[in-house]
Amino acid sequence: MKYEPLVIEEKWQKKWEDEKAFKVTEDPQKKKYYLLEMFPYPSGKIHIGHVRNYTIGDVVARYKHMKGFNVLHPMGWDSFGLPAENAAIEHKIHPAKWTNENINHMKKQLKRMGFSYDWDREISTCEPKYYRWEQLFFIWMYEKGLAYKKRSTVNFCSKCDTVLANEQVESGLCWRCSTEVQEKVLDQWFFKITAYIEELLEYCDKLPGWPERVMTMQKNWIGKSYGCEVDFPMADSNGAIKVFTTRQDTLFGATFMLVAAEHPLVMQLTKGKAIEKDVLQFVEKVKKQDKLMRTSEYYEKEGLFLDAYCKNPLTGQGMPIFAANFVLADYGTGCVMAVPTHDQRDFEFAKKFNLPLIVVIQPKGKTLDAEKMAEAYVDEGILVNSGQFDGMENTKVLEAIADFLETQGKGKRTIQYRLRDWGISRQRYWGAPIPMINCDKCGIVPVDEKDLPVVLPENVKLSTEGGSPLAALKEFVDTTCPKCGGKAARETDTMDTFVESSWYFDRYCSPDCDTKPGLDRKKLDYWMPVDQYIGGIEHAILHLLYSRFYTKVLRDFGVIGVDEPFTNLLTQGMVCKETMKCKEHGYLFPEQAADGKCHICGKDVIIGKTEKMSKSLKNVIDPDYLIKTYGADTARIFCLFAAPPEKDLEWSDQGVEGSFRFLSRLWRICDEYLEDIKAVNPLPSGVGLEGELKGLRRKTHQTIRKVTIDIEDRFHFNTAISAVMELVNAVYQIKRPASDDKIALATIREALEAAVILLVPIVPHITEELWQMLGHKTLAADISWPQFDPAVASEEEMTIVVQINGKLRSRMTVAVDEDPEKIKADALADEKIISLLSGANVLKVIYVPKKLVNIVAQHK
RNA sequence: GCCUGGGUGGCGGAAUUGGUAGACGCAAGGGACUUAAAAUCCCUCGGUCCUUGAGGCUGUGCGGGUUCAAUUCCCGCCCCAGGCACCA
Repeated sequence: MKYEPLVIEEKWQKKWEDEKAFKVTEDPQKKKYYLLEMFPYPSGKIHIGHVRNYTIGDVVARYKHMKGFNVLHPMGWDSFGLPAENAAIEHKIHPAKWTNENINHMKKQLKRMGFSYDWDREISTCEPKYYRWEQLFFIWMYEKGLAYKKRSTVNFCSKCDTVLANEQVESGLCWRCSTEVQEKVLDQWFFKITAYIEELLEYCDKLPGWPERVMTMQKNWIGKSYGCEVDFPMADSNGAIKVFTTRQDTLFGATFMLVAAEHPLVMQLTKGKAIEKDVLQFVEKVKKQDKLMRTSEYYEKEGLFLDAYCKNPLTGQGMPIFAANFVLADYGTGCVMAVPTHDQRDFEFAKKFNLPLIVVIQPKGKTLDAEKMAEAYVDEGILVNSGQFDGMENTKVLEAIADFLETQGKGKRTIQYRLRDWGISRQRYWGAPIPMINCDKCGIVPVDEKDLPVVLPENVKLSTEGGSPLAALKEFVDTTCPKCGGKAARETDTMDTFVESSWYFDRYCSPDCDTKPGLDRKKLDYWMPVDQYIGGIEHAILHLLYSRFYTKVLRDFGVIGVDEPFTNLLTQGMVCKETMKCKEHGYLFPEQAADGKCHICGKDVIIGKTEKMSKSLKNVIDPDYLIKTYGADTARIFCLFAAPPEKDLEWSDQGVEGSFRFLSRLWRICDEYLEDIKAVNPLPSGVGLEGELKGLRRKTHQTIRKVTIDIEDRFHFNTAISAVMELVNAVYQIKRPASDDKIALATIREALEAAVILLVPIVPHITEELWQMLGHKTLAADISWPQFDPAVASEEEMTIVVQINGKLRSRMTVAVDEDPEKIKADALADEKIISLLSGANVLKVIYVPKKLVNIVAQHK
């Protein structure tokens, strides 16, 4: 019988589905394990990145299931978002219809991969029964001051006609459509993530199951810094300019003041002055400059003198005030004291405008001359020109100067964060409506809880014109005020889709709960937190930080009992493939470049760089094609075998072929032995084996040990698969025993069954079929993970390497329990060693147990 | 520029705590089977040198260091990838 994946795979998928093999409910008797993969946006088709992500998760879920855990492994859809709206505009299809058709198709594809989801828990975030609770949480957040509205400068994409969060701008362009981002002032809803900033930071050190790298990124994103707020009094009026600095040690060297061009102070200072017009022009110009460009290293540093002075609070020296393009208005106070001698930007600026330089930090053993400096001195040193602080080390004087400023009333210690509140307003249609009402009389009023959900209306006009489609819909906007009963208007902004993905993992625990607050505390207490979360590294900051914040908010509402949502996090690498290009026809899909020729013109195809698979580069592999040609099991095992999960995976067609070959090889050896081993009994426990059979049995138990460790401790599926490959190779090496040699056949059966069981989480279909062929009646998916016998797995002999001065010179085989002194003596008595040591003094003999003997010798 | 990863054969990767570098797979070469091909099974496979051996030398981005012993630890440098915020 041949291995025909297409026949067996769908058969078993149906069986799992009919038997609801992966349905779970709370069971206090069993230990729970919540395994979650990041849910997909229903874009239309699954891609290889999904296949990889979900295969990794499925292996862990199935493994834990076999280990006896009560495994929650859900799947759903992050189904609000801009692409649906764009599709609606382009193809005149309603976002809901487009989304649901995509969901149906992708669900079929996921089922065809054989993933062990409990589909009864499927959720789709665009359904009112999901987002109604999000609206309820919004109202609660509003009542607690955690959701608030503020007028703010925002990034605006004219194409999407929508606001982008600062972090959603990629190199000055809209992260979705790459249109250049403009600035615009709007009233926006914000979540006060900064209210939890200290806790979010503190827990960065309390999540040992997260990759160090991700925690570092989040810490940097939060960006806590300690410094001082210093008052620089105006030279010829009352008042002062407040500045935040972490470098108060350089305060005596501050010779001029920089203010962000868009800072209100700029126009205040120049009001009525001759230069007012020029300044206004400069400010307008800077506003148009791209934010990212403006602050980049190489961008021209521009500034304009504002015809105003302040005073250095410590020296009393006058400091000219400039508006500058490279100072950010929304970090710190928007004003920066410039120390040209010890900050490169300030140095360049000072040179350009011929401003004074005062050295205040001297490197040890050297004297800096301000006149001759070619660049700022930014390293550590000793203070000079700094009054009573002269002679102190700059790193140690920070506290002293802070104290001095505080006692003098010239400044105070402050902590500054980089993280800003989360802007969640979107002027889009396909999102969860914000449940607020604007009343002329009462102002902003939340919708009554009993009136939730505020359902997204279906009859909207979507066009390229943009604007908020909801705002144009009179029957949606017109409402009555819940407070006074008068005429009022609904909020027409919808929520950022990151809000839905900030609590979907909670909803999976009670997906059908329809009583307030939509989350069943008892069920949540059983399942939460997520034991293992798996997804792409691209979500290292935003999604993960927002989810952490939202969890803490829900905790404080008493909805949930955990501080953090995800105990362990695995960030997988990207899937990459070489790009192919035709000189004339640009990027080509793999099937358009078969045989290395362009399918249109027949010219030679140019093989380009290997890059992340993407539609625009056309270097994509269609999972459907893979499944049709090789089956889901091959697709799964290849994704796992090609690289460890956290690394990028480079696609290789030949590698896929090799994975298929291995599965066929496993199938064939089982098939060949089937008749002979079908009826043999398992090996009796005390039976003594000799020779190659003994070796095979040892290999079997060693393989169980290795695969268990590789999956459990490291998620290194590639080495686990290698180990099973070795076991299968070992069975091929065994001389075929006679049909009545029950002991030999039982040994072979044990080896083959071990190979099959160990592969169940990885390639569930073929193993299910083989398991049945071997005469078992229960589902392979439900059997217990095998145990290994340490006595059987242990080696009797070991190879000891003999080195002279660290160089490999000989090997010897000794019993594992051999006396160390005897091993050393044997090494020195080795024929080769004797000849190599002739005429040398042996200084030392080092024995590393079970590994090697190193003889340290010196020639006379 | 800063932060975070990384650099091992023709290729993907392995070596878990400083102890035999290159497991496993791909590609390549050879053999068996076959009328032939495919498939399958078996063998070889870092480089180099010679005296062809159970051989010598060399080899984990480069240069140093620590150590009996370094892919692994330390210092300096080069290159690649991802992230970013000139953060005062």
